[in-house]
Amino acid sequence: MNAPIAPFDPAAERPQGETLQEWVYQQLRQAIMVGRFVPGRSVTIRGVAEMLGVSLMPVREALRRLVAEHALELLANRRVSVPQMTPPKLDELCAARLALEPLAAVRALPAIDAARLAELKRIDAEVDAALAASDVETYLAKNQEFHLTLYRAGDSQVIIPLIESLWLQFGPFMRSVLGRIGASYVLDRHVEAMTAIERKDPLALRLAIEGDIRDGMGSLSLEELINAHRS
Amino acid sequence: MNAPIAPFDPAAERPQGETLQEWVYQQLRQAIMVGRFVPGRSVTIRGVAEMLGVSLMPVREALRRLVAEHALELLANRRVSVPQMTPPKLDELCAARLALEPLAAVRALPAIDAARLAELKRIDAEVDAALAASDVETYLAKNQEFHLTLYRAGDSQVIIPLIESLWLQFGPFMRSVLGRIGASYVLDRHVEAMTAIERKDPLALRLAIEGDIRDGMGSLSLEELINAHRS
DNA sequence: CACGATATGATGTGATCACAAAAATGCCGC
DNA sequence: GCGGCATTTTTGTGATCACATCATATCGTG
Repeated sequence: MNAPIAPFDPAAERPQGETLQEWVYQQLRQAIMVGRFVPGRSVTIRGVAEMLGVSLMPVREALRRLVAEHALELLANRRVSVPQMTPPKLDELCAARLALEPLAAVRALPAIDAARLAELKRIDAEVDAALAASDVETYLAKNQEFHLTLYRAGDSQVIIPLIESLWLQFGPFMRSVLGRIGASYVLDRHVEAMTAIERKDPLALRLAIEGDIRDGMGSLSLEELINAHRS
Repeated sequence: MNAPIAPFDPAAERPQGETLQEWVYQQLRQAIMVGRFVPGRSVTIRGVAEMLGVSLMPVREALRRLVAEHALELLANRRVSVPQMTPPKLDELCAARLALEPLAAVRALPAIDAARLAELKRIDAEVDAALAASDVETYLAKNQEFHLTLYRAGDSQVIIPLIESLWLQFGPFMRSVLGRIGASYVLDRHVEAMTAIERKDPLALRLAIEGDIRDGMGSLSLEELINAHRS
């Protein structure tokens, strides 16, 4: 009756030295980020444990961690499920991203040397390639990698985790929307950001990141509205 | 050799219907917030379980949740310990608070009616009373209650948890500093915030909250500098 | 006396089990 | 045929145990 799709990579090898729980956490996290869990459906400990071939213990802790990071939600029934996106929540996520990500970018700016800039350019090329190939999944992965590589340059111990929590929340929604409308209309402001970095211009970098977020989230909000009208 | 102090309330009753793990979480959270764990010392599962009179299971999950919320940190040894405050971390916490809390306040502003304003005034009076009595612990609790009551008015599902994570990180440090220098020099801008609320003036509210954060964190940074010079 | 190897204890991780509550299922009466 | 109730199954929570690993203490040797 259950199991409409297999949410996990079948060829997922576990690096040794890593705890089993950490591996389960990473598997679940990735599955959530690419939207392999349908919102509203409850995720059971035993179900995940069986699918991954592990015991209940690591799954329990991984699920609880994801709940603490707001990637999953804990219902009053004590069941965990994939949270559904709502317009006010999307609005909040947008506002929070606009508050934190430009801040992280500007704080990281002084720490970006030539090597890091080259890495950013390499990742951005992969983003463009994924867009050209209409490969939604790698586009999302590489886009996230671009942002987080930029922010991580200034080694923030506080702000980065907050941003990661935000991406974990809106990631699956973005994935599902892009999966429907395609990645054709997606434009980013990564080159704008990189020229700002080259000029060491904090304000321009801030504006580029703000624009990038606004563009992306704006199209999502639009899609959300369209979807609301259809139903 | 261990157990210099008892970190928990001896008279802590557990409300029924609540899971044991949730109770342990609350106990640990409160103990951390009032600085009853010394930073750098490792918190062991069995130790906490013994002190609270529960088995290992609920403690494991509570600790893991607190680690996910960055109230505790997970060392490479797989031991959890109370993180120590560092100047760059404090700087980041200040920046993140300045980015998120005024945003939350302004977003909550339209939802603050007369009843909520009265509640804020009541809490602020308790803050002042605690300050007058030099009662650091209740001052911190009531100050936090004031801020969170304000922010929670607009029912943010996203931003509030981020702010709570921040308070959980700098709370114990603030506690330890105020415990040393006393609460005599503490001034807040709560009345400024409340007049801004009465006037429905978003900009004034933003400035009041920013000022409140800056004043508080500024004195902490100063103390941090003094402390660094001493050692 | 200092340094290092070994042994002992402590600790985290993972597995299995027992139990209570909730959900799903089936059944009977209307 | 359908709704309400009892039974069965599923599920989360908590407890206990086994094992590998790490820290500490102890002891031997240079």
